[in-house]
Amino acid sequence: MPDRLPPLTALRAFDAAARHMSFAKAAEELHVTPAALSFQIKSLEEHLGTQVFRRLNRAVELTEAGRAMAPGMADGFQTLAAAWRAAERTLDNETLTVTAGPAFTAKWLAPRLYEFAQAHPEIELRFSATLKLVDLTRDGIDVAIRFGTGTDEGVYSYPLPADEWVCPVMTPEMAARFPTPDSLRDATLIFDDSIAFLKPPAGWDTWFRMMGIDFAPKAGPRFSQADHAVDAALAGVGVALGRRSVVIKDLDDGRLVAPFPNALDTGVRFRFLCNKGAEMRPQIVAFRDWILTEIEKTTHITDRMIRKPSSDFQAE
Amino acid sequence: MPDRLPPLTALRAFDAAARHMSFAKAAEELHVTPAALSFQIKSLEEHLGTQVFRRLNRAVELTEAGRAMAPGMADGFQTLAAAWRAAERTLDNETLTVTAGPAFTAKWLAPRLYEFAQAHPEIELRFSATLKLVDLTRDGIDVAIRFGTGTDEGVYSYPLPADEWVCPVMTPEMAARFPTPDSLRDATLIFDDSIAFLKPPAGWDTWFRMMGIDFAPKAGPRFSQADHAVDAALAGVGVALGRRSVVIKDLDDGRLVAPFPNALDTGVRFRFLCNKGAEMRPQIVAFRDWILTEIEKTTHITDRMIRKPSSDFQAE
DNA sequence: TAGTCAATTAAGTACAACTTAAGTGAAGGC
DNA sequence: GCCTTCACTTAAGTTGTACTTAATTGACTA
Repeated sequence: MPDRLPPLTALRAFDAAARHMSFAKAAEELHVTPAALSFQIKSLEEHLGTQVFRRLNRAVELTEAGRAMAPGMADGFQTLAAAWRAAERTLDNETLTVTAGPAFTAKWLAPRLYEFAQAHPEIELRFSATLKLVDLTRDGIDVAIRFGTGTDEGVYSYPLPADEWVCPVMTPEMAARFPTPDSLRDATLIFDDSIAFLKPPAGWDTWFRMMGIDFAPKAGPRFSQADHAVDAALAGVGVALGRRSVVIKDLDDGRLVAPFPNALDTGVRFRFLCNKGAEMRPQIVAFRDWILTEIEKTTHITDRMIRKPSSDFQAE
Repeated sequence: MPDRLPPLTALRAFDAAARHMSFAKAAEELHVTPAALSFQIKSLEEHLGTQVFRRLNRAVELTEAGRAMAPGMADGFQTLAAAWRAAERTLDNETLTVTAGPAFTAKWLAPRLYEFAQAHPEIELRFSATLKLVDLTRDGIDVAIRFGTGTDEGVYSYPLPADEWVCPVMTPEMAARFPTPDSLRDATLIFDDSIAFLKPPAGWDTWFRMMGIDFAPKAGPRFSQADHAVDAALAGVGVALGRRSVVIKDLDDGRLVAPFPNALDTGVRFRFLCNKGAEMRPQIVAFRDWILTEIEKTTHITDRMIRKPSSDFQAE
């Protein structure tokens, strides 16, 4: 199909020249002489039948035709370069780039990093803590840990065997002051917007409704990221409604306690995502198996929880 | 920056081979011999340091490295080809590709096409009736007529001087049967979901509220496209709440009438969009000027309307 | 007016990319 | 079991693109 394309080297020369708005700089980037670059542009212009650069005194500027193709050329070559890097990455079995949300990165991955490094000293882990991600290949990501229901088409998707419940968590000192669920009416409640925006929502309102307590708290510190809410609870500010993935490590270590075993199951799960065909790469297998092992280590905490779906306790 | 890229011809050979999953077919596409293509792939594999195709009996299949880069290569070359076509289009001052929504295309553009062709016989108009559009360059579009507030970054955007009001329209026969706004309680009302989904909504409820009539109609034929609702009204089915752009031609020609001059101004406008720098291309100038002239021709209809913002009549 | 900078042109060269032609190995028909 | 066919590979040789150096233009600048 792409038959009518002019010589690709000419396109690359144009791309570089358009990005730098200078033939000399473009020639430098491509490691050729300005003369060679001048020829390439000329050849491109002959193919197109019109000029793509207007030559000024000591500068160049794009013509309309040049402006029309410059963004697409830049985009196209970037895409090719990303694809090439993706191929190169498949040869590298010693690094693994993982992306996850800020909360999961801070509270689940980071505290366990040392253990992974010990188990797999040959693998260098890199992190990219962001929720925005459109394309694994394009962004140079090997593995993404994602929440909820994204579009999994074309990627390998493995749901992690861990239901993401939420339940009240606090420091042991705080737990002594609030012995019953009902006593939480008098506690400082910490709000985590990241769970309030779930569908169905699983916030304090829902939790109290499950407990049969007529209480709809409003006031209290609010955080947009789950890990910040938990950090506040760790600091003794109050009681947070903690998501399993975010609090499980602190519960395991005893820094936080969950005195009331009633938990709301949010119904969403984390999924382990990687490019199709990459799921058998050694470091990706190692990383997935390690995550599964780590989840397994904390099942004793989850098992004593009484979990009920948050969808059962929605205000009508 | 893109310095480490292997020879581009090798990448193009790989792209063709990966798309066809056959060296022979790829060679045919690129008009070279299979031998040449084989060399290109081999060269690519030497650059990468590993195979990208696994050679089977009488077929080839992608290796993991090949799978990793194939989608990106296909995407990248498509983008380059689109950019090149965009540059070629700037040379063509005899065709003009326009996209607009289905309703605007059917009820505004199409009935006036003959006039444009007469005024500009040298310009060949092409249409693409769709609401989905992400990239003018990529989709080969010169001009887009768009509704509401899209992201206009990087494109030339000209708001059309025509406020998009809605008011009840019907055939003249129907108008004789329903002489007052209040009598519309007994009429068959046609619902157009495309205006009901505006923010703020401008449906029958809102119109009756503006008229001070306590009536919230529910039953009646529903259409998802504005032009279908108007077609129903034209067929004598009932009374439609017609958008200016969709009904103005039929009002002008007398096929429809708007007996009640009270119109809801939706607050949104159509915008005329084209790539930056393309706004001075002759056929784009001609098209824009023609649209403005056509709008001017129907101002006498709009001027006798009593227009009030739909936002003033929202249920609280 | 000379000096500098950026792009162009001219002339020549080298190597990438292509050709034809022969070769390999496996599937499939008979 | 043998021969044909098909798809890719390899070898050897040719072509032409893409590059080089070196000289030229043309305009801003000191």
